[in-house]
Amino acid sequence: MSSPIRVRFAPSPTGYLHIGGARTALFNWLFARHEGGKFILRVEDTDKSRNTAEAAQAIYDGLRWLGLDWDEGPGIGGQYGPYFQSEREEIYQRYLEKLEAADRVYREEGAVRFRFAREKVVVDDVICGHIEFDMADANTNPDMTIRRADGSWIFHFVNVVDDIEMRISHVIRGEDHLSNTPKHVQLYRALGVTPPRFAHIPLILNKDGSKMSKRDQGASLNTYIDGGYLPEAVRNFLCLLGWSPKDDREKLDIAEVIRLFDLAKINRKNAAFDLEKCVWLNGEYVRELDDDRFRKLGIQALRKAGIDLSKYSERYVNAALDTCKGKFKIFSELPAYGGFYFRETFDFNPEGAAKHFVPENKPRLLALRDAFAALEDFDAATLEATLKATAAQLTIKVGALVHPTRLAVTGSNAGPSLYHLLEILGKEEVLARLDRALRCIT
RNA sequence: GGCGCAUUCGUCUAGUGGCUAGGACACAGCCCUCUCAAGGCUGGUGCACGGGUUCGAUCCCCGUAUGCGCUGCCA
Repeated sequence: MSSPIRVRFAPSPTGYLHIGGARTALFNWLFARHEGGKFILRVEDTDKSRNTAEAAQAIYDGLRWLGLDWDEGPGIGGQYGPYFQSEREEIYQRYLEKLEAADRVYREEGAVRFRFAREKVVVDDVICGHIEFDMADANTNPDMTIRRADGSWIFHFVNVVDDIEMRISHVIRGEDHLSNTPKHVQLYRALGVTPPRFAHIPLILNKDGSKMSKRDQGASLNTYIDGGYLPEAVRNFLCLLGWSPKDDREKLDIAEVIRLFDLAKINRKNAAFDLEKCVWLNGEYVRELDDDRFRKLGIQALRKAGIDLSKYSERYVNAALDTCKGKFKIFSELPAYGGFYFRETFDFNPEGAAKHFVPENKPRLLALRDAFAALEDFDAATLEATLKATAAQLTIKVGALVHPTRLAVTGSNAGPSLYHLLEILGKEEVLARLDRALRCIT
């Protein structure tokens, strides 16, 4: 016995998948999964001049990346297809005839217009509650065009027709459509169909409260896909924009979100997208990644940054990556953090060099270099003991030796555990790097 | 302009007709420590404003302001 709950995500393929669209899809998906209903993907490609196949592909890729699988739609099929509006011409034609038969349309300059009933329309929104729209005045609510003079269809009409044909039970969409809803309700009525339930979710804004549009930082899901974010982290973050489990939990397993999800409990307030918090959450997930996946994503990020890993053994790469785990939040930070493992030469951090590559440190580093050179075993424990012993001999603090050494072998003031990184680099390479640094100190 | 929706720390949020209004991110300080990160501790900032209703309002009602949306032969 399957649930009669059917929801859909109906994007127009005009670009990439917008973060707001992704969240709309997510909420639809969560509702369907919570209710045991169906989640349908429908492509609203009525505007031929603006729609592209690449854009449609970007939508599929984005949804799949987020783990939002659809039960009916492109690539899947289903008994209510086709799932592209461009292929549903006859259906729209048929519905237009129904409106004509009911004497609810007329032509004007070649376009087809739908005549509104001049009355009050009530929308009982699952999220926004009871709202009344007075459509009595034709001046403020002029009749709406449903088909252009060139024969192409307007969104309002095909959207409603498809929702009817596809047996959509709940229309969950962005709040920007709230004001369009009474128009849609009028279409349902004119077609003799009971409207579905509506649920308008708040919009996503920029951090400063302005509307997030195409150009804004973080507006495209690609920012996260390409930027080294984990899909489960981004998805988790999106869940928390307008919805919450009502306790203090933030890092939530998707199964738990599905279990708790309740449409009626979605906030009515627009939410600003806080990229920093998204990064933080991502870091929480990265820290808990299993080694295999961490290494795989790490290698991917390094390659993407143009680092050639082919000359390093798998063992070396894995060991190097393992010292970076838990140290960064998004994978795009990795090349800067651990790239030194895979570069023979690099610049020294200027502030660090000014501070640590001073004349008095030259003999100290030299002493350490010689101590290292004399070592048989080049493991972290021995290196630590050796460095500490050297510091004691020189009657300086351990830090006074650690910092210049780190700078010398990594070029940076911050990085993985020094002793472990030295072990992985190996004696020969460490000595070479120390020598190179020593030459830079006058 | 008209219509609609909204308003709890900078941001995401919890919350109730009577609480020191809670948590998280970010920020600051301290601890830990080979750096960074993590972790621990501490700190500051919030119920938009004005009227009501009420013994008492952040919470209920009405205004105002502000923000957002719709007002297309865009979606």
